[in-house]
Amino acid sequence: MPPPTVPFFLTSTTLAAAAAKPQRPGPPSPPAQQQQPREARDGSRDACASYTARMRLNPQLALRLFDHLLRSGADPDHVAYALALGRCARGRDRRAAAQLHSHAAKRGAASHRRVCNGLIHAYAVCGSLLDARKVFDRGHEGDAVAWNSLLRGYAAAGDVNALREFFVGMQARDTVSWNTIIAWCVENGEYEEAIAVFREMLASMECLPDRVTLVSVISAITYLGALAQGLWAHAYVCRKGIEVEERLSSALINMYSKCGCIEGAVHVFENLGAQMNVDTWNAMLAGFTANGCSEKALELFARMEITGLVPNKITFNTVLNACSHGGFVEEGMGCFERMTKVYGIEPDIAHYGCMVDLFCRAGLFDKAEKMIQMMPMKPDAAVWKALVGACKTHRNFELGRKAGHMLIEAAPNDHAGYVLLSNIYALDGNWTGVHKVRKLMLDRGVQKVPGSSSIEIDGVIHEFISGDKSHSSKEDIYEMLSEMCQQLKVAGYVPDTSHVLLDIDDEDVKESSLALHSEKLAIAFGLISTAPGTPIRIAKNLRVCGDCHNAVKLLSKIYGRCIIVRDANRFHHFREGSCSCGDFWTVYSGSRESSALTSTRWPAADSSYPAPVDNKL
DNA sequence: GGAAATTCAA
Repeated sequence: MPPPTVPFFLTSTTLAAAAAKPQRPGPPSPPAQQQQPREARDGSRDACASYTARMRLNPQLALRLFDHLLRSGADPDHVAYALALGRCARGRDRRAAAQLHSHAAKRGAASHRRVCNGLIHAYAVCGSLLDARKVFDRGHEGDAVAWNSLLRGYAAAGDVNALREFFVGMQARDTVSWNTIIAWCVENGEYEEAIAVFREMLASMECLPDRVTLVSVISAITYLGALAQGLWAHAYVCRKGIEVEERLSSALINMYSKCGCIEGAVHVFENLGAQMNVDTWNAMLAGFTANGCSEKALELFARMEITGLVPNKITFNTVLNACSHGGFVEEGMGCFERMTKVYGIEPDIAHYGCMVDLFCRAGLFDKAEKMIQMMPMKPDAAVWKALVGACKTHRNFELGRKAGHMLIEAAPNDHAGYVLLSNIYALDGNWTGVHKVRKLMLDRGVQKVPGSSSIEIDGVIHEFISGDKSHSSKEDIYEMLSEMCQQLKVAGYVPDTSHVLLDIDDEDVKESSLALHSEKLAIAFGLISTAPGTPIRIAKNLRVCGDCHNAVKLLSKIYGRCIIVRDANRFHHFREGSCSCGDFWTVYSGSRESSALTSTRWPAADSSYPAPVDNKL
């Protein structure tokens, strides 16, 4: 292909001057280097080597160093081009890549294998798939890097069919090729597909998975909440001796945390040794927070500070979140201050959001409003959502209405705002308000996401929506469900129909719609499909409603099961009639002691931690 | 021999 005609690179003078060097006549004369005296050639090579060494050490400065290299009068070699192109790829700088292409072509370097690979990669990640393809087509067939770089381009372009076709037609697929596909699946929410591709990878025997493969696969498993598969993946890592460096350990900690198995996360974390960085600590902090172990999170944060590790924005985001979920108002305020004063971290909108949430949950609406006023930026939907949610809990209808309207203005396409606002009106008995909000939602074409819950049985994910009758075992499930309802009534459970915020008077209809919530169906299926005493793990796409929360607490006691529900925000560990969240999200009790979480709730690091088992994926 | 692929947050 003809190289792009951009005449200069970075500073316009350097490339133009370099290209116009008198000792560089056009083809068919031999390359200029061969005409230089030997000493000059050696000097240029040394200078170039010194620059490429610096480019390797400071990849961020690669383009600038390349520029300096040209200014010094030395000739860039293929390594210098490749390193500069690598920087273009990372910075998604297509223009600079095209300039380098043009420059290399003039110097006769554009056909070098490494330069070609650099060009393909840079063009591919910058979205110039056609340019990447052109370089590829006239380049080195069979070079794995070239194939993988182009594959990456197809993945970035998002055309699944083209991606699949290219992948299938690849001459030699290696670990990177498979990793690219698996990562693409995860990025695009195709988690089951990611695991299926991983299985194919193993079956193909073409190459071995590495730690990058496992990070992606474990991430897919995390999204699915599939603990059994997570245990398998962890066992695979151990068995194959795959190095558990910072990223893989974060992924594992995250997997165990998000599968509701905090003991597993702690086990991984405590056995890491030197392979730890801020991200690992953040993952563990987030794990404690999501599982309702706020005190543990704060203890860990204190430990982190003692070890001398410097916390970052994410650390504080997580810690503030822990404070807010645990009702630690004082501690949260202290952390917020330390973040700015000790660590010099400028709070971003997320941190302000956490603080508003912290005050709101504690019912300190004055402080929350003050925080909103002092924010240097415009409050976003999350801030309003925290305020509206708390107003609903604390039945502060006036403020709730105002904040609710702000929320639907800040996020007009999110159904959550409309639902929350209509809930506020409904709790206030203002049905006119409810209808107005519903009409607004309808007029704007905003759809409510249907609630769904899933449960993994023997490695298979079963998903239920409210009132679902599509499952093959539906008779057994509904029989179990009616038994559950009877047992609940015996235990003194009264359906809390205030959670059915429909303008209907018939309590029976309200009751039956509650009884068919997706999590109850999933629990019914879990009870008939697992051995007595086995924990039941449910993943739900929305938040658990207050009625289900009450019902599941009782069910955990009636059936002697630990029921772990992952909802859109956090985990609920139901055990013997109570929940690890301490009902905090529904009714804030105000005092730390009354939180259902005690430090003895979780077993020590490895006492009840299930050792990785080599079951089939 | 290098490059390519990756986690944590309301």
